[in-house]
Formats: sequence, C-alpha cells, structure tokens
Amino acid sequence: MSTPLKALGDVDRTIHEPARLMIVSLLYLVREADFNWLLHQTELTKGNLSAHMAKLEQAAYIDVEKRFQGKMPQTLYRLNKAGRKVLEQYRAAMRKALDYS
Amino acid sequence: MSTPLKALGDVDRTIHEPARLMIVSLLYLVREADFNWLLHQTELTKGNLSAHMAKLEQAAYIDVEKRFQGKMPQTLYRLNKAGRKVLEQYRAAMRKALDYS
DNA sequence: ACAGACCAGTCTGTACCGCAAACCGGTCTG
DNA sequence: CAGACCGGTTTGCGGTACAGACTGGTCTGT
Repeated sequence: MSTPLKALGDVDRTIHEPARLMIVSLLYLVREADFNWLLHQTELTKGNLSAHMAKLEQAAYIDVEKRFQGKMPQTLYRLNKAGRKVLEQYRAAMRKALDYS
Repeated sequence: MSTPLKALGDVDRTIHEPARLMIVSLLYLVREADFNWLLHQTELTKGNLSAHMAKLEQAAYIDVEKRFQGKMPQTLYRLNKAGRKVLEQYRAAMRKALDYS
C-alpha cells in the first residue's frame, strides 16, 4: 500500500490535464454534449478542444458520434464506462492526496 | 465569478504537475528536507528531482540552502510563504472542482 | 598512495504535449 | 456567385518531463 501522496506518481495524465479534466467532468455531469457546447463551456480554442477530444477518444474514454444536424455537421461526445471509471478513480485519488491538515 | 470547473483553466501548472505536487506537499508537511530524503520519498530519479526542484526555485516557491554536512555537500529545501500560499489555493480550487455529485 | 566504488546533484538528449493560428469542406447571406 | 460564417482538423512552435550520462568530490580497500 502506498501513501496518498505517493499515489500522485501514477495519476492518469490523460485526465489530469486541466482542460481535459474540465471536459470529462462536464461530460460526466451532462451525459452528452456536442463540440460547440463544450467549446463555450470550456472557453478553449477550437483547435485545442479538437486535439483534446482526439486524445480522449484515443484513450477510449469517450464515444464519438458524427452526424448531421439538418445540413450542418455535428459531433456528439459521451463519456463511456471506462471514462466514467477513470474519472471516479482520479477524483478519489486526488481528494485523498489533497486531504491533509 | 467563474464556476469551479472553469477555474481548472487557470490552475498553477507548476504545482499541478504530479511530481511537484508531491514534493510541495511533502515540504508543506515537514517544513524542511534535503535532496536525498525527497529522492526516497518521491521515488523519482535524481535528474528528474533536480529539474523539478530547479523549477520550484525559479517559481520562487521554495528556498534553497546549500551547505556541507561534514564533508559532503547537501541541499536543503524549504517551502516559503509564496509556495505555501499557492499550494493552499491549489488545494482549495481542486477540491471544489472535484466536489460534485 | 592509488584505484575504484560511492555520493550529491547537474546537464544533455529525446520524445511528447498543449496551444493557437492557418486551413478545409461545406453552408448561408446579400 | 462572392464573401462571411460554421464545424471542426491539421500544422508549427515552444515548452516540459524524464532518464541516463556526466561532474566534482569523498570514502574504502589494499
């Protein structure tokens, strides 16, 4: 068993990144969101958001659905089971690590 | 006023880095430590630890004292006022950001 | 006295990463 | 039909974490 502080050594870097932590937390709360909604919530640039979403997809933490809303393309994101689990573990680990006198 | 999640956008990257968060938390708790003690506590490599300490020093979060312990060189680190404050703010921000249903 | 192991760190090279701006295919407006 | 706008992706750049090689010096054994 390792101490809460040492556990920081192996936090999930994919989620630890602030922008992605924000995104993943949002998805955790809303269940589904499109690119633009995330764009406005996070206040990231488009390029930046796109890159982060790609990373989350590659890590297989989110499911991505591309479709057309009328004639305009739209991308939908959902946090999947793996993503939800990783976030919960991350939150627990961080809270423990930050919780001292 | 920004929501706790949005506040993630401007967390202090110097402290957010897991290795450094660990170091700074340790220093917060012990008040003073030398290189080797940190080395063993964190299980980082020497090069890595050295680089992190340099960064913390450059950010002016720690005070560094080089001296000799007998004939061997020894470096002592202490978290200064700025460092303590930044850590406290970071902890508060992270707890808020991670605290939702 | 000298060689080699060890010690406390620092320096260097590499691979990755976050970021914004440029770009792209397509749609809407005048 | 030209130019603004929309939903994203790609590119280029600067910065960063990391491990391993290196440095300057001390200790041990013979």
